[in-house]
Amino acid sequence: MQAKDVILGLLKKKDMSGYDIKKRFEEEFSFFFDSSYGSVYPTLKKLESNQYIHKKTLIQEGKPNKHLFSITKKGEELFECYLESEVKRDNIRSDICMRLYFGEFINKKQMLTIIKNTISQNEKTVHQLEHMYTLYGGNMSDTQKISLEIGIEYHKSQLQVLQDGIQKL
Amino acid sequence: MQAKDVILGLLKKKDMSGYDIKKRFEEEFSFFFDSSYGSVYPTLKKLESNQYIHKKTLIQEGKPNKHLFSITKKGEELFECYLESEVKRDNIRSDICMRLYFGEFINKKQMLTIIKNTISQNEKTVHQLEHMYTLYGGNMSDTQKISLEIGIEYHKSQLQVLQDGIQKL
DNA sequence: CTTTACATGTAATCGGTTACATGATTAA
DNA sequence: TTAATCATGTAACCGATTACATGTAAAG
Repeated sequence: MQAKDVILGLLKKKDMSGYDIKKRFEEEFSFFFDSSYGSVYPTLKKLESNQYIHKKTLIQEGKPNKHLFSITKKGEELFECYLESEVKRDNIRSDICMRLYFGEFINKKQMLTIIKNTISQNEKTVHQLEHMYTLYGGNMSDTQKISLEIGIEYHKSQLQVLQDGIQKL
Repeated sequence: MQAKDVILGLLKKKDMSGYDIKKRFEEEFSFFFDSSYGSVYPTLKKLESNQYIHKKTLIQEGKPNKHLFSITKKGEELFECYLESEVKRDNIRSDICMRLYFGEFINKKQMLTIIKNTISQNEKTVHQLEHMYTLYGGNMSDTQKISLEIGIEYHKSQLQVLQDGIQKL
């Protein structure tokens, strides 16, 4: 799964601009995917130059023109290839787990600070994701809800482990 | 958090070879970090050429010589820099969540197969991690245990959501 | 008056993957 | 006899990040 696959999938649902796409990454996708503008725009450019997507320009005043991209038949075929590929296992890089693993090299006070910060960040994320669930849940498909639930439960479980763990230190 | 940080941390605990390090990534680190040989060996080479680590060669018969690396003072300072850097939030790329999100483009039967496969993979991983916990738990620090618990609970929670979810489809 | 949102993009760099190349030993 | 374990490494490529560059409009 890489940026082009996600972008193609989004465009299959609806025409979007690079800016729109990046916003989606920060919202619905925040749990399982992210990518910067420096990845989104070049990816769109490459997809367009290979006719996987097509660009329409909306002239705007006071703002840069908006480039709306739509998926082509060729693009849908490429997305189909992704869907038929084998499902890769989750790829996780957890800096907090790394700090915990090398905890012996950090003094206890600092460790507690790190854990507490992570806890409050996790709390924020859980609230955000739950908010999304109540807001958009009605318009989401069953499987979309499952993906969101995975995100919520991930952060909740991490929160729980950290809260329990901090007691024992 | 990148390969060089993890490697430095491991070498701070104990002298190791590239092969040993990669094995660690597949065991204790499997939940929160992974990296291929094509990353480990070049990273070691770069660290050595900058005097962050030092190489000793163990002559072996019937096998390639083993290169044991140890961390230098300069290397410990570099690792210290990492430990003082701000903790980054977890970086996750979840292909299964992506499939769920774009579930409307997959037929139901295939979707069920995907979910069931993920469930059984998760079960395997939970068993493995729990096995590690019983085996090495005694020799692990409190914070190391927490990091392992985060991994276990992550996979358990995903498992749970998928099992519940599959009922509703 | 400052920040956030809107909106696009490039250049330099980097970190990492994949595939390749080699080969003995041991366990199933 | 086949697969797994031990053990090292390189070359080509790629996907992505960071920092840069620009600018208006609306909201607080």
